[in-house]
Amino acid sequence: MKLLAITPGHQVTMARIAREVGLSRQAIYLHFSSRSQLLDASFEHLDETLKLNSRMKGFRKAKHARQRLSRFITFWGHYVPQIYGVSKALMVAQANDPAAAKAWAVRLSALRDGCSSVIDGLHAEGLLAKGWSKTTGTDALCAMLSITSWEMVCRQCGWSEEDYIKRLKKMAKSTFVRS
Amino acid sequence: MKLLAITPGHQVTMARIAREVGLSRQAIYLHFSSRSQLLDASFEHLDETLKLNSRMKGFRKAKHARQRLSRFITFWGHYVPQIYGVSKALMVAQANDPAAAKAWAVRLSALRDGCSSVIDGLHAEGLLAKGWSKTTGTDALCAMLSITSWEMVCRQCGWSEEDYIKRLKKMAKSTFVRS
DNA sequence: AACCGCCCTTTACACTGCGTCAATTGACTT
DNA sequence: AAGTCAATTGACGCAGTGTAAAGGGCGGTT
Repeated sequence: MKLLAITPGHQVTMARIAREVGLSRQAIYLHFSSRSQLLDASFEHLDETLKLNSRMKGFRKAKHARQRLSRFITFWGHYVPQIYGVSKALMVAQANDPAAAKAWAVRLSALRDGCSSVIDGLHAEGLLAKGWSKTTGTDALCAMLSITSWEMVCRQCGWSEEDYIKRLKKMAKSTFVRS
Repeated sequence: MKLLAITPGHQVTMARIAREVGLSRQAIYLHFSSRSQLLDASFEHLDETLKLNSRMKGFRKAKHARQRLSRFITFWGHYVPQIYGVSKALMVAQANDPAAAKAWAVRLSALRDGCSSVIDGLHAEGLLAKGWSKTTGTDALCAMLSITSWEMVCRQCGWSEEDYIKRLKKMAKSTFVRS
């Protein structure tokens, strides 16, 4: 994860990981059955050390849908930078490796759950903007919050964490909350 | 391109291309110096056969910024599905290969040009929504229209071409056009 | 003290994919 | 007849993943 934080993506090979950790390459395979599995396990471990579940509670407790939307994006904006390295590696690996694709799909569906909880809430309170259904709204919010989009604005365009949170809230509100 | 249309991404190897085209793998290297260069050339060729430039004219001629936004998204929504195969391959290759990364960056900056032309127009007419500058607005519109987002909603969520165009117009308008 | 299991090591190999090289063929041109 | 050009075959080097075999320390058990 240390390596992935510096150079996210494909450059982090099994050999480099082994060297970094002071073991032989083969020793890594005694602990992880494959590179994808290692990435997956790293992700899980990261979620644990970041106390993902307890951080999600604040968002789930929100009373109003608008508050839930806001809190979800705040959470997400702080979360993504921390998982970005591993996430990116998994995302790239996914193109070749079915196992990585599956692990990635699980992550995506977790994001989708968050999005649909927000959109469903808006819908229940009659606040979902015209033209969106629960499904299509969730689709669109997912796309808005995708890691790739985050990467583009934060890593390539130079938005700060706070910029991202502020602007994505604005985007999401103006798009999904009935005015 | 035929192969890439069916299975976008990394699965299209030089060997498969050669087999498909009825040549030896080595013959391909007599025409293209590397895989990235082949992908880049395919992209360029695709743009030519799709008459990219003439299709862009309609958008550039738009009189009002709102019309320009609308036409740009219409164009984009019809364009992406056609370039998706090659695009995806370039996107994936980009992670490993600096040459592919450069070709990809060129494509991205073309998208950015379109976006900034739209956002600058809105700004000039005083129609850019509060909270967005020319730069940050362009950043955000780029992210909204990114191929990855398109992939998510159209390939994974099942939006049709028309759905995409309609909904992205809605998103972009509500986000960037002052109400 | 001898033994066992555990973790790890070294070395080697198979496989895939990219890119390169050399020698050769076959057709068309001059 | 010579030359040129596209393409072929077959081999190689390289990086990266994953597998396999044989052996070395080391701590704990009997």
